[in-house]
Amino acid sequence: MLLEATLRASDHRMTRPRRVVWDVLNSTGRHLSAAEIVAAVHELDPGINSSSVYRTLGLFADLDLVRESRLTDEASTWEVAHPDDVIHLVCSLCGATTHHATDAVDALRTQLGAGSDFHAAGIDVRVTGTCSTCITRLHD
Amino acid sequence: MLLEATLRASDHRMTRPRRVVWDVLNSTGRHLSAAEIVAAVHELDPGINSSSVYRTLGLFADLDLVRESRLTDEASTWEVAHPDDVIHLVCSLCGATTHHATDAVDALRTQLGAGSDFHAAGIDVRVTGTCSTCITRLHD
DNA sequence: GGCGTTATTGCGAATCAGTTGCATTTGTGT
DNA sequence: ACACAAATGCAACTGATTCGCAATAACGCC
Repeated sequence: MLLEATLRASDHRMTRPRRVVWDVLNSTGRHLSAAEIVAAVHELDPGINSSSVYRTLGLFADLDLVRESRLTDEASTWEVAHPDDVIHLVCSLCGATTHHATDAVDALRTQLGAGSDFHAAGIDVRVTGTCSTCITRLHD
Repeated sequence: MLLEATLRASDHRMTRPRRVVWDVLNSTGRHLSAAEIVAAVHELDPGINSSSVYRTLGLFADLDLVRESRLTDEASTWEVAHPDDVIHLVCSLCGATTHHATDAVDALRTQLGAGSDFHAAGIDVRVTGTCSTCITRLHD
């Protein structure tokens, strides 16, 4: 009910496209590209237009329900919102994105609060490298 | 001469478009969008095609001469390469990007090296918030 | 539960950053 | 200077996202 509550609280309507997009995002838990989301949405309801999916993603982002990331060179990806201190590890070999919780983000936030004259709102950390699966695969 | 040396070392030629793009990037020091770079290049030499600018930026990125960042929702920006521990503070009000050196990145790198099974190559930190100028401006 | 209002949708056209194929030009080693 | 590959300029193309607008469907109200 998080979705409906958030929509109502911000004076928006609960519509079919919004419900379906929300279901798609929550059912995978992964990072999805807009194209993947559109495809999954069509699987559930081919009648939903891709413009509506884009509009819905934009709205969800405004409401902090989802998070848009530009993790790679390609198109951006979307996922259900999570705290800043969960950062992204992007494997440059297989493209997989995993989450990693760290206190380094909080440390940085504290540091910024004390030392600099910049007021930090959001911190986004992206680590590129090689995931364990690909490291293993390299030893063949 | 960093440019010519790097190009030669990687078996590439020193051409006019490459020199001009390099000059543009180095003369501002700021983050520039591809469109801004194209405009600045045209200022110096209207004969240089924008495809060449794009190709040049791609090459420079491959050679680690420049760094491409997707700091905002808009198109990506380019800047002369700098170490990972210099992070980006992006003001969401005025859009200005500033640099900030921190040891938090090294701390994170150490942490990842020890605790996780992910081999980190590059770490990219983007902080969104409000810059000092805009904070001051809000007190009017 | 119907009814009117108005947000939201579906549609197709438009936009826009970036890419590509190819003929022509230009560096570079000899 | 010459030859040959690399790089450029051009123009057409791509693919993701956005936009305007008429049609539709939530939601508040009676």
